[in-house]
Amino acid sequence: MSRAANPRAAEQLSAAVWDVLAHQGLEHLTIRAVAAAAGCTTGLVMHRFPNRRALLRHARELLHERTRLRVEALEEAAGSPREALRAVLAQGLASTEAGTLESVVWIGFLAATVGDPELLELHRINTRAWRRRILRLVAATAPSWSADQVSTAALVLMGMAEGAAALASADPETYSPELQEAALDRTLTALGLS
Amino acid sequence: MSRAANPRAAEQLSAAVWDVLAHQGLEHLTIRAVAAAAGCTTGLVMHRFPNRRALLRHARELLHERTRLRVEALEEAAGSPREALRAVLAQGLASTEAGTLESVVWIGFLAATVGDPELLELHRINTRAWRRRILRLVAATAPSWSADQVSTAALVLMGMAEGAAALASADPETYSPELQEAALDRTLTALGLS
DNA sequence: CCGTTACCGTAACATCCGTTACGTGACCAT
DNA sequence: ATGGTCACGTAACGGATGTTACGGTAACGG
Repeated sequence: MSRAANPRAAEQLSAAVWDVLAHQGLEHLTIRAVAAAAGCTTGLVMHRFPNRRALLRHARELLHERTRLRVEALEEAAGSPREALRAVLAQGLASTEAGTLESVVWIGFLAATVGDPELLELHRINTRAWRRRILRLVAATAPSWSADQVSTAALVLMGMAEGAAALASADPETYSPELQEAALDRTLTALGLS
Repeated sequence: MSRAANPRAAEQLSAAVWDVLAHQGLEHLTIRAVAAAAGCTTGLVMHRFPNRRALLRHARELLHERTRLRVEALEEAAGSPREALRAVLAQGLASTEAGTLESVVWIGFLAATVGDPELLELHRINTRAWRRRILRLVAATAPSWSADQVSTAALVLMGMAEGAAALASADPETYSPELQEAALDRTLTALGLS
């Protein structure tokens, strides 16, 4: 019938988007830069996606899906809701090279939501799903808590993890991996979740 | 001698940078957009700053200075280190319209540090000064704590405040002002700082 | 009142951007 | 083998961008 397409092209282009976002920043996230990072030309990019924003949206969705899968595996491997909560939050820290890069990418996508309603909607949908996971794990770890207590503790944990990752990704010398993990453990202990 | 210059031009241009960053995003932060927001032309912008990045740096420094002054006033008005700590952290939340916009601007500038070493250096210097303030207030509130305990608690508080503000600024319906303040108070109480 | 100064606007420049049009050659069905 | 078809590269286009050059004119000293 026709020439066979590369089935992983969209995936590789998304990885290229993450790479450019992490190493060059949102301001240099151009079609040409993405194509260069993916080792192809702008022709392929525009053949797979109708426009630049659709490329960003696909890369955003795929990143959300990847972290969701990783987190589900962590949760499944954990022996208890308490252990799952800790593992799920720890994977979002900038305590590894990969975690640092992912945090930079996260900030880039968040900055890109300003002025892009569809990207903002994607952020909200996926972050709300993430929040429901934390709510569920907190409620399972502290069954006696009220809904308000669970909700408040979840925001403390989510905010602390995302905030510490953002701070550490921009200044890894000041916020070592050990310090970040200590802060997470301190938060969990102080809240009575460890 | 010569025609008098507008002494507040640099200040007004910085405010225009914040405005564009908050309402249009980093991707649309162009010289022309800033000039339009400031009600002038690109000629004035380039007359006051040698290039675009110098404009961004000045706007960044001025924003840091403004928040520093505001925070110093809050600290002075507070009756105790404990009250000062709470007030200083609360002003960074996205619990008001102004706080939400400032959080969006903060994220925009953070995303702009990728690939701009001078902007990154500015971020580090000023965020480290901010951290020293929190360290001092935590140490004053809990004099018996070790340096490690103070350092860990400071990261918990900074991360929680910045992270909650980032989350809330992108989804204010999910994270109400009351929820954010409750999360801050819960963190302070859980750590034994209230 | 007037000449000088430089603030600021206007307009152009080269470059880069997203997007489109078209060519080509690899692969599949026949 | 071979013809057709689509994946992908090449290259161009209009528009936007950062930056530069230049002109007018408001404001100050005299």
